[in-house]
This record gives sequence, structure tokens and C-alpha cells, in this order.
Amino acid sequence: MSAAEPVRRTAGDLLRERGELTDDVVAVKVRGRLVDLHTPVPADAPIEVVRRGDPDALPVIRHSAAHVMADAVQRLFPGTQVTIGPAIDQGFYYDFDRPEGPFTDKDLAAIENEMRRIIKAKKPFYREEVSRDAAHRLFEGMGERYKLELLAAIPPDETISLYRHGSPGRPEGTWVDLCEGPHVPHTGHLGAVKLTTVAGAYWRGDERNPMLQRIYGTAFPTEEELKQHLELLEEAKNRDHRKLGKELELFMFHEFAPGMPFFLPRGASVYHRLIDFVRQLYVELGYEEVITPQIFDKRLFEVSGHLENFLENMYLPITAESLEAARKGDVGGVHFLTQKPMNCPSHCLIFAQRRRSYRELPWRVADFGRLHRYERAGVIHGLARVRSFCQDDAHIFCTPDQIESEIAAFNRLLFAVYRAFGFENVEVKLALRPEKRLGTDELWDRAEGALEAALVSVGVPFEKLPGEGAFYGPKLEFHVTDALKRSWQLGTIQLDYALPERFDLEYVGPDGAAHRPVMLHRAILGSLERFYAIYLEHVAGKFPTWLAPEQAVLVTVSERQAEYAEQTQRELTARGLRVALDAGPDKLGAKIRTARLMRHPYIAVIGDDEVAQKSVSVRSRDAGELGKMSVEAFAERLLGEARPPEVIR
RNA sequence: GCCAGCUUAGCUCAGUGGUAGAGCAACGGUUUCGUAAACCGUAGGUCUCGGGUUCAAAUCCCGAAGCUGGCUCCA
Repeated sequence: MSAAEPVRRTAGDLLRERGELTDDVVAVKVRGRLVDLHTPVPADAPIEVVRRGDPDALPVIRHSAAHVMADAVQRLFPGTQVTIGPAIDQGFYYDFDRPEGPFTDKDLAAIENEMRRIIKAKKPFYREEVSRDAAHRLFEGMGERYKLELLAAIPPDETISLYRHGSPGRPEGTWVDLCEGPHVPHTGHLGAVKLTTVAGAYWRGDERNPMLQRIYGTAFPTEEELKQHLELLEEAKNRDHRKLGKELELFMFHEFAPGMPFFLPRGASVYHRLIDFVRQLYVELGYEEVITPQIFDKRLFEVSGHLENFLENMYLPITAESLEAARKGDVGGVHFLTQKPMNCPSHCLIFAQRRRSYRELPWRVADFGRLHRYERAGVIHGLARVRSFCQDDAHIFCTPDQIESEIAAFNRLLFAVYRAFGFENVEVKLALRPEKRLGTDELWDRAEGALEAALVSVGVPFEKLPGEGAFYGPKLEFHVTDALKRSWQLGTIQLDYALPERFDLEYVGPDGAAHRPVMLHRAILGSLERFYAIYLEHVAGKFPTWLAPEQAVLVTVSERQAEYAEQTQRELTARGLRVALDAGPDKLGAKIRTARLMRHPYIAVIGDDEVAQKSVSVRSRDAGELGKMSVEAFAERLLGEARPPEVIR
């Protein structure tokens, strides 16, 4: 630092001068930005103190924990190189290049112990700002080639900062990392740490790069909070849709069809009711539904561009005849077939089936067709990521000046639907042009602009995702998170100028001339399979009465009431209700237990009293004991809840 | 696809080189019972599959499949 430069004081210095520096201060916030105590701040800036218990302290603690972990790793496993190690939502990770290969669970335990030693020693963190050259020399000397690569990627005008923390047992006394911060004042702030898993991760997230060893962990100010976090994870596991799907007999998988769910009778019942719900919306919103083929000649997907852009995700079925021809080398006898991964090309064929008038637009065509996409092994995940699924898919063919209102209307609809299912936290993302795409830049400018304009007009906050659009157009994505806080896309709306062009679609305008329509691809629930997964977790297996496979279960106190119970079941079923019956020899307590585990909305007990009074004793899953009521009153109550939620007013 | 782990009865899980186990579920019997598990009994397994090492493999080694946690890719 040259003499001419004014002395720059750190946030820590300022607080100390003001006598506000207590040991529980982890960092500060300056104009909304999280800054640690080691970093110089403008003397006149308003400072907000962040203490150990504050939510803002967590990322600081975790990022520091990542450093301490890397320190421990390098101490225990010399020759291991460090790369990056950020704080994340649930904790932190650090990626290492370890020549000896992956870490084992035993290694994790050893690393954790080493971390505890460093934490216990309450070693201070230091920040220093250095020149690019000095940093280069430092990491070159240490043989940290990943850090050199990171250093080279820092823009020239940015400050280069190093963070050290005291490391008991290291010859140089400290462990150093190229890092922006922020970090805690000393290692003692890392109250409770836990390393959770090891995983492979590509350097810089590119699968062509070498695979690094990632260690995930988490950290909290206190053991108590860590314990709570671990309990929360345990609870989340209990509502994992894969576990619930098995327990509630909703769906299954088999290795003969990996990634392709089998919906069991109870699960299929829910699935069909979801479709019914969407179908009802379609009636009200002016959609028409079609049914289209599964398997096509390859020419369809040549025209659509899928063969060029989506081939690695497509199944190519083959007939025995073609297989035989191929074996004989008879190329002309081989029929190249394609299993559809999307419905849009079919709908283009239907649009082009006859002359279309502008008076028909917007034409909204829906399709619950089953789609198949080949997904690489390792990416499939319960119902949330499958190889065979169906979307509540529809395409809107419209004129260019109908785009914005269609998109805005769809946005409003989608939020209303999600709200009806109890999803309040929906994240909206605008996915922009990918590298591999159809159409000119000018078309993409227009398409992206239109989506953004619609979002602005509806007034929802959104995030832009460069390069994430579909190959035929930009998309709006609507995301919600699963029980384990993984974010999944549900609905989408995509704007497409390319397919109408490729299929040479036209409508006759008021001027009598041919015009090119625009296509909107949209789904509300998205993949029904994925929606099913997320929703099942969202309600923890407790489907509302309108969706539940059985809306009530009748249980008898003894087998003596079986006849009356059967008659009651028939009466309720005749009124369109779904009612199960448990008239077996078990004791009432056991039947209640079974019924509760199956999460039936209502349990109706039938004993001698009920038979005599022509009643049932009702217990609601959500509202508790309701007492005796007539069968008629029970039916009325069920019928009142059996209607799907109203979305459109 | 890549890295790591897992796979034992329908389900949840014990079993680390020497005769495959438990609980629940199923089935049979007894009990006829009032709001989260009655009692007794019976049956059920090529220990995912294929190779290898060994006198001997659920157990050790190699390969495959499926699943799990990540990475990459995506609804």
C-alpha cells in the first residue's frame, strides 16, 4: 500500500471504534451487501450488524467451513489440490483433485475430526489484497494449478483477495485460498459442522473436464440447529414420493422398463382425476383435445428438426422386418421409425390438414399423448424424471398480435391452478436462446422480447437463464421444489416461430392472403408424472377428498356389522363416491391404524349402535373426530368435498 | 454417460468365509372385539444376475443390471 493512499479501515475496525464489536458479530451488511469484518468499507457507509444467529450469518459460516474443510483435507491428504468451495442453500461443498481417487466414508470422519480441532482452536481469519503477480507466484509455488486457472479468469479490474486462517500444525501456520470472502472473524464461529456425502463433479461443470472429488457438508452456529436440520432432512425423506408411492400402493417400477412408471390402481385413480381436472379447464378455456400416434416415420421429425436437435433423447423402435433387412445389408428395406418425444409435430400436421382461417385463431389444441424420451442412466429419479410420461400439453396456433394476450392469460391461469393445489412459492424463469437452435437471430429477438413483455405486463418477478431455451424457441419455466428442496420445472410456455415455418403452416387472413401463424407450446402441470411426485410430497400423501383414491373407508367393529357395512358402501358408491370397506376380523384399533396409514380422508366406524341407528361414526383425517351422523349426512359431506377446486371465476 | 454407495422373504431390515434370520404383511385357526398393532400356527429366499478365487461364498475378486446421492443433461 503506497503512502499516498488513505488508510482504509475494515468493517471490524469501524465497529471496534464504535465499541460495537462483540464476539457474536459474524459480518456486516453495507447497503444490502454482505461484507465480512476483514474487508475495508467506506467510513461513511451505514453498517448493519450480522450476528451469529441471523439468517445472513449462515452463508458466511458455511463458506468459512468450506475453507476449514479444505485445510483439513490438505493436511490429511497431501498432494490433494483445491478448486472451488462455495456455500450453498443447505450447507457447503469443496471440490478437490485427489490423485489417489475418491474419499471414503472413513476419510470423511477423519476430515470432520480434523475440522473440529481447527474450530476448537478459534484461529482467526485474515484477508489480504494482493497483486495479480503476487497471487500467481504464491499459487504457482504451492503447485495449485486450478487456482492459477481461476486467477487467470478474474477480470483485470477486479481486486484479488486471499483469505488465510490460522491452521494449527501447518508449517506456515496458516491455510490460504484465493477467495472473495466473506468469512467469519475466527474458526470458533463454526459452531457445528457435519460432512454429509462425497460425490463426483466435473471441473467447471463440464463433462469433458476431469472429474473432481466433491465433499458436501453443512454448518450451523450451534449443535442444536444442526440437529434440527438433520431432523428436517429425516422428515423430508419420510415424505419422499418414492417412499410414499410404495407405501400407499400408488405406483411401481420394474427393471424391465427402467424410468417408466407403472401406476397401480390407487395411483392410476389419482392420475386420471388430475387429467379430468385439466380437461374441465380446457372446456372452459376453449381448448380442443386430439389423439395422435406414438410412432412415426422419421420424416416427421426431420421436418420438425427433432432428428437434428433431439436425437440423443429419442427412442427409435424397429420392426422385425427392418431388423432382418438390416442384418442382410438391405438398406432400402430398413424403415427408420421414431417414437415421439413431443406432440408438437403431430399438431402441426393437424393444423395443415385443411385450410385455416384467421377466424379460427387462436386455435388451442390439447393432447395427453404419452411421450418417450431416452434419458441417460443416472438422471432418472422416481416420478420426477422419467423416460415415459405425459404432459398436459397443448399448442396454441395464433396470429402475431394474439401472442401477448395468450401468454399473459396463460400466466394468470397457471398461477391460479398452482394456488388451487396449494403451491404458493413458484419461481418463474425465462430461458433464452440455446446454442443449438432453429431460426434466425431476428426471430429469437422477437420471441424473447414477447415473452419478457408478457411477464412484465402480468407483473411477476422472474430470472433469466441464458442458453436454456428449447431449440425451437425461448420458454418461460415455472418451478417448485420437492421435499428435499430440489427445484423442478412444472409448467412452461414456449414461443415458437420455427415449427410453423418448417411445416409451412398458413392461415387465410382478413385480407384474403396467406399468413404464417405463430405457435405457443404450453403445459400447466407439465409432466403429470413430475407433478404427481411434487404434489404427493407437498401434501405428504394426504390427497384432498376430490383426488383421493378412496374418499372414505368404512370399518366395522366386528364381523357382525359386515352386511350393514356392505349395504352402506353400496349406497355411497351409487352416489358417485369412492368408498373402501374393511370388514375383516381385525380389532377396531388395528383397522383404524391401517386406514390412517393409508391416509384416507375419512374413516367411518360401524358398530352395533350405528347399525341400529342407520348411522356411521366419522373421523376426518384433517378435522378429527366428527361423531355419529346419518349415512345421508355423511354422503352430503363427502359430496361437498368431492368436487375439484374452482380455478376460473 | 461420469464419480461414489447400495441390492438378503411382498415390505422394513439383521447376518463379514463354515447348515439363510427377525418384525410386519400373506395364509390357517382361536378370539367378535368401540377409534394407531389380539393370540397361536403355517408357508415364503438360485441372498439382483453372470463369471472367478476357495475344501467351502450372501460374505472375497471381476463384469453386468437396477436403485440411491451427486455431476452433466432435462419436463
